[in-house]
Amino acid sequence: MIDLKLLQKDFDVMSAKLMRKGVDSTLIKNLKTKSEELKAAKAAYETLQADQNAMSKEFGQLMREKKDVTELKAKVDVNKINITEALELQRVAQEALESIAMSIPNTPDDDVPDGADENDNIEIKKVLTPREFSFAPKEHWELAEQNGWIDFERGVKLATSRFSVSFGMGAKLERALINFMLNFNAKRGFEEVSVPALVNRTALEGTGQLPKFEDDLYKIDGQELFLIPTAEVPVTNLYQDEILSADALPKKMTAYTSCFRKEAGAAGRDTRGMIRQHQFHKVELVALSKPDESDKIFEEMVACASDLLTALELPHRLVTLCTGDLGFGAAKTIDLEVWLPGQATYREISSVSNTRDFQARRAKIRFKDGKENTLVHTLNGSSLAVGRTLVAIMENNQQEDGSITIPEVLKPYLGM
RNA sequence: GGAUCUUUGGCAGAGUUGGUCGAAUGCACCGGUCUUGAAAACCGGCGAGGGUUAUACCUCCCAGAGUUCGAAUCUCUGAGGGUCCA
Repeated sequence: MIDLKLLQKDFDVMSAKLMRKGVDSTLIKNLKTKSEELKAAKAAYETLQADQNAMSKEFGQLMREKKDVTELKAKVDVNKINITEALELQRVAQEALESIAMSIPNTPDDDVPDGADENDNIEIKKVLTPREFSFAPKEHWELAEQNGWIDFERGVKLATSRFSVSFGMGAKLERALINFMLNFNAKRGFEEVSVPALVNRTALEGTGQLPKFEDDLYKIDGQELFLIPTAEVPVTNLYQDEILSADALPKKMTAYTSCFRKEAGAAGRDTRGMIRQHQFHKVELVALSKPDESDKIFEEMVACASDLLTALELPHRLVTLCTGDLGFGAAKTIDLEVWLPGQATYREISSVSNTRDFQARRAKIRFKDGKENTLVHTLNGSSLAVGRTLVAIMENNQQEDGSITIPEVLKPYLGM
């Protein structure tokens, strides 16, 4: 949720920022109008309510003195009707405002490059040089099948398309990667947490998946529960509607969960292999920080994910997302893209975002800033998507005969 | 599944013959006095959101609906927790 007070105060600045992210200017104008209308409706209601309270007090006084109240009661009855009307007006204004406000994305940071889509993202740097192959490298699904690591057909049999099953070393590697990542993150000061894979509507509204992206979520029939699309949701909402003490910050957490996405808009994309699955494993980084620390934490999180890839000997690059590619809640995002020799391209494997106070405002996560209660900044980043990491290991570490070498750092986790 | 009780501020815990209650008290916390310093003691402050230059004022005592001039207090529904029965 954007800061509506700020919108009223610095309308031109705010709307310029929102327009960089492609928000329609009339919508922004409308938001401001609605916000002012609500304020007026509230003021009107509160005045009437104050009268009502005063008269009720007087009423009690008269009763105690055993005086006549019929005249006062008549006055109060009239006022009551007005209150009902005023309250209804306020409710309507409130609803109108919320339906717009909840669908407005976060404002991008000033240093985020302008752009329409992923083609306008800007590369920051490359890490590690892709290896030279003396043969034509295969794509991961071929390797996965040849080694018997991943079975795509049986995943479809059990569920539907975009589900897969891992066997043997494939399954072990997943487990090894999860443990390796969690331990790696712990050394960087991220506390491990284990959270529910189902969350309620409030949690999803807190982090911004709802109300706008309900179609992308799996919902449990008959209950207001959803399968999490990312651990960001339960972990960030851990402190929803709380006021933290200043010395509890920054809160740095890491969690492993399965993630579930309908991939509603992704028909025809990455249909082969395990780049885009309905269910996948992910280790996530989440941080809550004071506003003036969030840039620093952001860098730490990017470094953490990048160093993880380096430790796994995987060539990758860092990319700043342009305004057009930026997610709904993000003020700034850096993607990490891993080199896939089979496709001869870099593919997203991690995404680190600073949402500033956008999520915190929705989720009401504050901290005691001296005497004031101030919204925290929330940050999240994958570290990493496990399936895609496995894909990267297969493609980068393949030998001519199709066998795959295991990264040194993982061997202890495999009993090797 | 049936019966019954319960749900208050960071925690504990008053307040339920409806009348001003955002709510006693204790602990915790913050500031001060005292002390070389700390502890103790004493003094003061101390829920949240909105609103205001600042007051005023409005809202919130699990959630929602209702009764009433007025509800933390009464009624109904739902959710969480406890106890008993099956």
